[in-house]
Amino acid sequence: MSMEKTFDAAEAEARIAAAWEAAGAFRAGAGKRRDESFCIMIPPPNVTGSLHMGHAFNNTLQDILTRWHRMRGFDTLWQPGQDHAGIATQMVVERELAKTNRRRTDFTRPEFEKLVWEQKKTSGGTIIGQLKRLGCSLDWSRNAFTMSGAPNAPAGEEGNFHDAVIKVFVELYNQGVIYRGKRLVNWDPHFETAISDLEVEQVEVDGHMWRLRYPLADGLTYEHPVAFDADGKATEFETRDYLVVATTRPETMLGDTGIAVHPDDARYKHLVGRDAILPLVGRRLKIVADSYADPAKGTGAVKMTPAHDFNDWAVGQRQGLAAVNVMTPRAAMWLRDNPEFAEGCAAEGLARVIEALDGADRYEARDWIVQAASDEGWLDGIDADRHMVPHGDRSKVAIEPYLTDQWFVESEKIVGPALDAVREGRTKILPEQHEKVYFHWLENIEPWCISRQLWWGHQIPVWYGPDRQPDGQMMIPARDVGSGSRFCFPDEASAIAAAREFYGEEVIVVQDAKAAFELGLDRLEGKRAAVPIWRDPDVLDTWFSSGLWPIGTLGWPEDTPELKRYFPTDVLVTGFDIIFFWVARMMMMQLAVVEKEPFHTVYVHALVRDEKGRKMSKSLGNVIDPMDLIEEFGADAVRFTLTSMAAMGRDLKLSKDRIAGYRNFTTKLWNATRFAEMNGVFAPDVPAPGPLSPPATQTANRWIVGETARALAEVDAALTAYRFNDAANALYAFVWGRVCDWYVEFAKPLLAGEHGAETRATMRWVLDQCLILLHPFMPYVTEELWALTGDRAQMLVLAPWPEYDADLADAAADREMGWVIGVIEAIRSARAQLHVPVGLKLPILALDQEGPAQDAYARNAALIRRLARVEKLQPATALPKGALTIAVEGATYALPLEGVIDIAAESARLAKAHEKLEKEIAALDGRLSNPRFLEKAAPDVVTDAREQLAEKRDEAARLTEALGRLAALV
RNA sequence: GGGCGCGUAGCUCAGCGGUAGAGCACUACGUUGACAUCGUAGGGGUCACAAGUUCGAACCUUGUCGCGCCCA
Repeated sequence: MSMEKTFDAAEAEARIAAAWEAAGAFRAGAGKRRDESFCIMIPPPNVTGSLHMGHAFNNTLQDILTRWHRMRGFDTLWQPGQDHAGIATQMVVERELAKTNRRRTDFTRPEFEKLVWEQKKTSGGTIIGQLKRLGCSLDWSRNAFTMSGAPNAPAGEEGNFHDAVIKVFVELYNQGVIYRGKRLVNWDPHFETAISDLEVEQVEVDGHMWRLRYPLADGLTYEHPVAFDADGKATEFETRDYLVVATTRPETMLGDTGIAVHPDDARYKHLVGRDAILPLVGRRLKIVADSYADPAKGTGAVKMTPAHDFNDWAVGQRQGLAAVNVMTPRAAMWLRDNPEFAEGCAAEGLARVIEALDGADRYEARDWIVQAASDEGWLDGIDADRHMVPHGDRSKVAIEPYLTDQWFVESEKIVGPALDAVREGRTKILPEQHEKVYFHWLENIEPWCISRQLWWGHQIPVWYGPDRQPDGQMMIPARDVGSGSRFCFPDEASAIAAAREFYGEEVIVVQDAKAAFELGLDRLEGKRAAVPIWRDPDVLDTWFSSGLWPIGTLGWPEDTPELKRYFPTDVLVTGFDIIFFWVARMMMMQLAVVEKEPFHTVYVHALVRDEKGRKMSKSLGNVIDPMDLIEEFGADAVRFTLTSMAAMGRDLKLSKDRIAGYRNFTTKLWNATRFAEMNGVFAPDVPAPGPLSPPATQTANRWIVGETARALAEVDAALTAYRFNDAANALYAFVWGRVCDWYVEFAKPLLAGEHGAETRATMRWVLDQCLILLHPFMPYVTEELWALTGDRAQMLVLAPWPEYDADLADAAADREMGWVIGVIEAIRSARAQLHVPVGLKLPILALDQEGPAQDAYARNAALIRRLARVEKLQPATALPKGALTIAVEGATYALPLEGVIDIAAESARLAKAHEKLEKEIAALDGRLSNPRFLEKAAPDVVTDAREQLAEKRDEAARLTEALGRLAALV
């Protein structure tokens, strides 16, 4: 065997990944040696998506947990899969179509669905391939999809996720948790669908507040204060025959149906119950008293547009105001053929606004109305106003509060167990501060709008039919699919059967309400007998299906062995941005459906930012593609970087320098192994490492074994607490700082000497442990080295994780090596400061050496000689002329350097060290001479302080002596 | 406006009661047979500010200032 100088990640990664796959190493239960299971569900990425930095981070952490448990022998499953991502995926396909000037509506719904499935086929594998490159050990044989088993799914998309989604909808419908209602929803005019409040982003925009004058009806007036005294009391009034109302959205005024004032507002008391007149169309607006109106804001009078504003809707409900919708689903004005709008309006005004505005875009309508107000004198003024405007998170257009029929989950009914689970600790959210966010949201939960006016998704399993009148006639609603009779069943056949029983007649499924209406006309003429029913065209919110991810991926509602084995799962690793969207809903839904918490721990990680701390975004152009980084530095370096920065609750600022640093770390590990190989450590005569460290007599060997045990304990403790950065940093410090910097150096003299065999065995064992402990973090380089350094029974991915006995740690060896390192560092430091040439080998004299120091030196003389570049130790009684003094615990050594060193410089060096020691001694002494410290501090703290003081005094004394000797020489 | 979090070495961050750490960057020296993707040595911090609790505070409490994020 002859190793290259560095690890070739680009060459090795694909080969190793293929070997893992061929070995079935990621399969559920691979290598299991105990009964406990460990299961993580991947947060399913969008099927058309590609891997971004957040995914890389998220999945690296999951892979570490997964590999760690697998090596520990757990029956491990990391479940992969993708989300069908309703709007996002439909958007991708529609954008594709737009390139050739086609629209979704140029196709039938089944045709369009087929296009989406094709899109899934072409882009669905992208992110899978990327996760594989990152080294993620997901059980790909179980890859799941949130639309698997849907009615029009092509071959190869079998599965039963669809069954799970539909079954849950039907059950919750039957329990009354899901209902249909006419309410204001957030309407996305671009996609022409309702979205949930979570899919709305508030964007601060510079806009205007337009003040409009609405005339009072029936000759009413009121006194408006215009001047005030020092106390703010009105002193002068003017008589007004109009109210001033303010709005940021003048285009909605045509839907105004009232004006609200505060019940205690003296200015307007006499107007409550009377009317104002809506300019342009002359509709009468009822003046109502409602505490929503804030007397201190503007004039205290607020116009009410219940069909186009959430607050106004609530006031309208309380005060009995009509809701008049004046917009189309594309947010254009809808005035013609709108009977609710026309009601109560003057014919002339009506004709004018219909002529000018019907079909106009909302912003054009705004301009026209403001212009009209200005021309006609009812524009009171315009103020600049910075305010929040809700935008669709996908479409980026301003959303409209819009009055439609939608399906809702009455979340309040199922939220209780999800709250209790976290309150009572059955599910833990880490870091803990996120529990507050979780509680706050769930305690104030709103109904969840789950219907979407899309074509891609799980179609709602509800069929509508005519109302049966008492006289036996059928009433078919012409427009509104919401009224009529409903049949909620998992499939069409059951719905037909139920409808047949309900109507007592044959039933036929038609396309939609319109087709049913036409069929109804036929029935009136006695042409056809069958009663028409038609399916709700809407699909379910994507999050409704991904809410069932934990059970759905394991085969529920089938009672599968995997469900029994792995559910409830263990940990969910996810970003904080989907605590509401996904985590809370999974909690609610799993508890509602199978009455178990889906996981015992939720680890919430932070955001990956660019090196300046900015969010990565396409518009800023600062997006780093993790694949580029893997290309440049290797997957191991990228993984280790992310892990070492994964401090809980803190964002990561990613820089390439840092990644390069960890790439160097893989090289370091590689070269330490290469050194070992060159020194016969992996030769056939060296015992293959087992779980126990080989017997060792040399302190250096015993010491590194203890250090290894310590590293294992640190890694285990850190991972148990989800402190990924602590685990990574402990390994970095151990492998580089202990093994490479010291142990390999110590081994150099040992390998050549009489303890060569013992040292080879120890080094072989230690390097093996390094590979094992690093494997969850850096799977590729460790797997490669594992193969290069021995004839292995199995791949590293399935190798057992060590469990050392506590007695591997050797306190005596620890202390001794600490002392040796101290001596070497003191000599090196003194030499460097006095500019002694590095290559010069110096004699070393023991001026004063206590027994333990003498023994320690003797046992490790070869090591010290080599690392400090000194010759054999000679006893001495006097300091020769011109020498360096090395004061350490229990000994004073000298390096004779007559004529080479500057005595003044050496004095200065020793004086500086002495001064520093004196400072520390003063601090320690101060504490120890305080009786209250002795009395109140913990005993071991006091003992520790005493020991430190003694050591420092000893060293200070040696320095004082040395300084005295130097002074005598001058 | 409400909530959460953060201000520690030039930079990025650990540490969260026992008297200050890492990586990177910086300076000097060095190709000694594992590694220059490296080694050795070194410089650098009144731990944002103020008051309090404590034998002892970067750490706990309160307030101030500055900066993020989430929700209105």
